[in-house]
Amino acid sequence: MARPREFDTTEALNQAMQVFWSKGYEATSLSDLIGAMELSKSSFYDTFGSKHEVFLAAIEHYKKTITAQFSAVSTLDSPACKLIESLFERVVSRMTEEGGQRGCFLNNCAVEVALHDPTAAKLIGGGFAIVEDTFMALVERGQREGEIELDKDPRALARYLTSSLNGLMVVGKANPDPEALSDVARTALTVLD
Amino acid sequence: MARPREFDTTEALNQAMQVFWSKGYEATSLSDLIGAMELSKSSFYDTFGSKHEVFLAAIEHYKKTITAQFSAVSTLDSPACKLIESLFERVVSRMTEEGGQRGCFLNNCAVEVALHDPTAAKLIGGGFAIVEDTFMALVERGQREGEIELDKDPRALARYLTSSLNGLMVVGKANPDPEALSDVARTALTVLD
DNA sequence: ATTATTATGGACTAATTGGTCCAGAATGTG
DNA sequence: CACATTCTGGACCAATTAGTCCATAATAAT
Repeated sequence: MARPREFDTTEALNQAMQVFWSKGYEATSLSDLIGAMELSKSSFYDTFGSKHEVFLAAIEHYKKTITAQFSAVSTLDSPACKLIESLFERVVSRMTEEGGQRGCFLNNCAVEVALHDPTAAKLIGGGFAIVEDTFMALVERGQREGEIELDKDPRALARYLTSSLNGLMVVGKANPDPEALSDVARTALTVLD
Repeated sequence: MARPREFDTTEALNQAMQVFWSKGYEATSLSDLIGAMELSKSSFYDTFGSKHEVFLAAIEHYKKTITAQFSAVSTLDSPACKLIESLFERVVSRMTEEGGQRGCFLNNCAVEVALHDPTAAKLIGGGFAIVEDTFMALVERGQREGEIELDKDPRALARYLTSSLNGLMVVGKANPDPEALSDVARTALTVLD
């Protein structure tokens, strides 16, 4: 019965991440996982150890994907401010489109498990740091480009932008209204002027 | 055996809310609930129907408590801007103090269940609306008091403030650092100037 | 004191949870 | 072909899940 398998660990991890992302940690069952990862229960435990370990690995995996995405965005040669704006616009449109309400995996994890899972909390904190660092680099670039005043603290701005993006996703979950979210994004970005 | 009980439904609901708030919906078991509510399994199902119904009732209960809190704040005769500031400060200090990382119940619910529980999502949306309306009233008052420019849209500002507060709580969960959160709050409030 | 109401503990489901284990089947290598 | 390795299905586990049911016990009303 067992058909030959060329097994791709990171792809399996990616699938696991998708499930955790959509359903949350607690609501994800083992059957959900092995179904999505397309492996047997035995292989699951052999290669990954436990549900919790896969969860942690999924967070790490997510961090890799956003790192890649962000570095792709950062290398574009549009003005930094435009890039920041487009990041916010992207979140607004994703949150309002059909089936886009999953939000951000890190955000979901922070809210659901950070309080009771210190190990996960650390990974999540590291993820937010990636976002923050990306924003900070963009802010500093914006300052060099003369679009952001030099007396503003890049670190504080980066922290603020990270937080704003997360707020956007939380309220978007309860009420994915384009107008409301645009109001938020537009207002949030006025601090850059 | 059955000792006399003068049963307080809203107090039981309050206890249920506390558990859901701390543990989340999925991670809360029936034993958790009947333990906190101090009633028997039979009475639980007799009076409340199901875990899910109690959950919805707990959200409603939470909405009542924040309504009360907000109306208390709003009636203070400090300048509106100061009141908004103090709301943010309160969140920052609560998120950074020992055991204060539960965040906001609505926020937690929005992230954990809104996507898969439309009924809850509606209640949560209503909760955010309460917050938003409070902020809008404060903004308009700030405009009458001359502290907020009249050309600013109170609705947009209110939406923005609601979202900001939620963002603050999400990043605070992963990294409850007073400095970082103060940076966020301070920066967020500059839009009022 | 008798009745009606209310609440209770605990027995009982049926399903599902995360997790272990192993005999056997498929595979790659000699 | 034979061997070692890898993977798998499925049996099995103990614990827990949400939820039902009922005989009994405590109370309140008459």
